Amino acid sequence: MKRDEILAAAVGVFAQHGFRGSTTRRIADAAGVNEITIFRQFGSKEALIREAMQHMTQSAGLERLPDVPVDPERELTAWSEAFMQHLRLRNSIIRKTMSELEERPEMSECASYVPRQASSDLCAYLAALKREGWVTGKFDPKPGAAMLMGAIFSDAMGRDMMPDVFPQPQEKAAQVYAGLLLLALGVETGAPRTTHKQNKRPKQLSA
Amino acid sequence: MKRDEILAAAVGVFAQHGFRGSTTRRIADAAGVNEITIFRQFGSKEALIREAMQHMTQSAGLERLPDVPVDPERELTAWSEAFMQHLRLRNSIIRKTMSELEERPEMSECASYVPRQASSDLCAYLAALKREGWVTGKFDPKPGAAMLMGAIFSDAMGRDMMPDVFPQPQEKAAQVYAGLLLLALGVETGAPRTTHKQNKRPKQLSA
DNA sequence: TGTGTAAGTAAGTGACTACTTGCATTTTAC
DNA sequence: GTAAAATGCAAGTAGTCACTTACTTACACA
Repeated sequence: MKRDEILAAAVGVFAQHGFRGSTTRRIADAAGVNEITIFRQFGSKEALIREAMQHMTQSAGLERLPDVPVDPERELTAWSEAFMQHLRLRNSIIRKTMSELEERPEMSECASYVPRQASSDLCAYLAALKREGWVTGKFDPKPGAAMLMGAIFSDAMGRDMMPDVFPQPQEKAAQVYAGLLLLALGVETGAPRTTHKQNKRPKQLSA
Repeated sequence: MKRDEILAAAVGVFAQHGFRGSTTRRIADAAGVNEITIFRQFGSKEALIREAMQHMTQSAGLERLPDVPVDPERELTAWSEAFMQHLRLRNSIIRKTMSELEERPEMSECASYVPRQASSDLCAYLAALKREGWVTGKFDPKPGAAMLMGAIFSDAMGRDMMPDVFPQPQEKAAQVYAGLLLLALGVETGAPRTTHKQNKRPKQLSA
């Protein structure tokens, strides 16, 4: 069964050319398959693309943040790096999907699944940071999460286009963004910038 | 001369449908013009789209930040709001352009003009903040600028799609992002979250 | 040996695409 | 008022698109 090869090819061609540019001929060639096989297997180009996108989304798998923060800088940096790499590896297809969303709203669920999950995970972590006494003062996790995710997303989408407006080197960018957020929240980092340690330590060191 | 009407129509149709979806017939209909007039005026669809994009880019006009910071929170908030509104008003066409950039690299200059200018302006402002003594400790303006711009960009692009992952209300979002950056840099805001006023005041209050 | 299934080949359909040609009509400039 | 420029109309060209029909090949399994 060439189904899976066709699905994989469809994802690749869509990432390169978008919906309108993903001709059935191109997909068939990329899959090493006769064009007709596509129609026999999927019925129509639209159905194929839809199934290909869902297939891709489901095989995602995102790094999770711990329920109880132990080392915020390390944990948030690791998560940010993983999230950024996830986005960077898929930046072509993400750009295409975002661009076609107005014309094909049925892709909306596919498109928003990963960022939604990442957002709620990050929000929960920031809330835990507060709950466990890492951050003083009142603060709302959502803007912080939006800020970090926004920075990571923009970096992953825009660095190819304008490498000079993003922090160098690329490998340190996620860490830098995470560090700035922690600074904004007043969480002590490994290399503290302020000299007054005012944070309560967490109630428990191991979860 | 219907040139300008055709250019405006081309921008609108491109924003809705992208390059491949911008058929000459659609543009002609949107402009209230015979399809042939397009070819007589611009020669080809490609030339028309190119000229339309340049025409749009040149008529931009971005809010500038002051050379010498006086009221960082107010100034940065105003700039962030203006930048966000600029992006939000154009989010369809930005999405399309980013998506087509790999297939049509000649649009690259058009696409990166505004963000490049915004980035260098913001970097200069953050450097001035440091120079004028608003922010203590060593810090690099570029990551901060990338973080704020990234948050604003992502908000402007993604809020339609997933309103619930961004801070509410929409009107306060830019202010919130600007505030978080100032917090990260350790610049005192109007409603200070930390109790110790450690910043040197600026050398001059009026520029 | 026979049957069902997945795949291929060849040819074609109707709709749409960018773009052209020839000629008539309107608008603008002086 | 008239010439020139801009625009419109009708028709058509060559190419591409998604998708179809009719028939053939390869192979698994019973």
